[in-house]
Amino acid sequence: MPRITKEDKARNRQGIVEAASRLFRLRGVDAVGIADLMKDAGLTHGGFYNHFPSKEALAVEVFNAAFADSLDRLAATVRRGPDGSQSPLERVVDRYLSAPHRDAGDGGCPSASLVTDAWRQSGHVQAAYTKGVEGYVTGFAEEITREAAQQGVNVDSAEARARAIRLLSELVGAMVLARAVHRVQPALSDEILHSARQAR
Amino acid sequence: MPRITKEDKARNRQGIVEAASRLFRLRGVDAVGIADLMKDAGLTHGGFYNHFPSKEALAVEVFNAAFADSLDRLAATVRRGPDGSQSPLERVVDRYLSAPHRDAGDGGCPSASLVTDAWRQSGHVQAAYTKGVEGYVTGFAEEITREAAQQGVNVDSAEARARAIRLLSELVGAMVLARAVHRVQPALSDEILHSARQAR
DNA sequence: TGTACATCAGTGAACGCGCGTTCACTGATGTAC
DNA sequence: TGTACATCAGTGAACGCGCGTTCACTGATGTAC
Repeated sequence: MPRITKEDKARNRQGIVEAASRLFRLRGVDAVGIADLMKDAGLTHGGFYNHFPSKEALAVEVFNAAFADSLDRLAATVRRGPDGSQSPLERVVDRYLSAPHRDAGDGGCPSASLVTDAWRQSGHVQAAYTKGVEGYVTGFAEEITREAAQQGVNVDSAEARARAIRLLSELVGAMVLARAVHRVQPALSDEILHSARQAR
Repeated sequence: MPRITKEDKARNRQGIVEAASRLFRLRGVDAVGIADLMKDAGLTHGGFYNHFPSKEALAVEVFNAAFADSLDRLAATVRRGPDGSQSPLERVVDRYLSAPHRDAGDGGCPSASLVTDAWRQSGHVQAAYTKGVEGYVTGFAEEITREAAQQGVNVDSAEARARAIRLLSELVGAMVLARAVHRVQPALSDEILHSARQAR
């Protein structure tokens, strides 16, 4: 059957990244084997090394891609502007702290899904994660400044950044806790999301 | 050399739990082997099964013990009452969001260190984690109510509980993020802890 | 455009390794008398 | 209190298994003429 066209090769590579993007978030980087990944992408596992020099290199690419996607979606939400009574940031928070986001363990915000993978993976993976977090912080800070300005309030950049960091911490903290207790006490999990939303 | 006295056996068992308590928090449950554990406890790895039926059973015991210790320390801090200008809760938050707590990856708050292990371990381990989180929430809620009352403010129990959940989310979120970015961008890590402290 | 050949993506078996768990063995402790 | 024997914690080798990675092989694609 092989050899395959260049387009097919590119498609296969993309399929591996997408499978990894889902499975790494769902089960953690270490708990997903190359064989699992390749099977999920519809290939046999020996072929992995035609696309990536190592599992670690894939993890770096997946982390970068996941944050890039996620920040693109954030930017798109912001670009749409206010919607009814909700500012873009309010919409982001509401969607973030929702049951569907909590339950979509394979597709949600990488700051939350990949946080402890970042703790324990190599420096290159940590660097990708950190870059992503920095992207979230600056994205939130810009929008905080913009929305305050629209209400005639001036927020200096240090304050906006501090608020952005706090917002991200609250979102990530509520999400990781809500996920950790969800199977055993779904009511407590809902309560965590609800209480965090109340604060905003 | 064997057989050993009952006291020695109990001491050995305790040593295994303590080693696991440190190593699980530091590197994650899955990343720590029985051999690592037993070596750390000064024993050979075959003997593990004289003490525990499985690694999972040890994990459950470690989760329970870690939360029990942690909640005891919380209770002790609360019992000491106000210290200068700081209420007990203010002291807890300050100590939680400190560089030493962030850097003590092997001994800190299990809500943060063990959160994604809880995601991905068995139901029994998740149950132990959830019980611990519930303990933190009720502990915080009681102290929130008490400190408000001392200032003549009445906080109803639902509100106290919501605030307790929010506080725990903020602490855990700031800590997991601060740890994840620490190696790559120590300044950002400090900024996260500092911004979260500001909010209080 | 057609032909001849080199390339290389996919396959699936195999590699070494470390994991959780099991086991036969040892010999000091615990216990029954 | 002494003695005889059963118990069982510790030892370290071994088990099967799944991991990340390597490899020889295949044959359609890509390319040089």
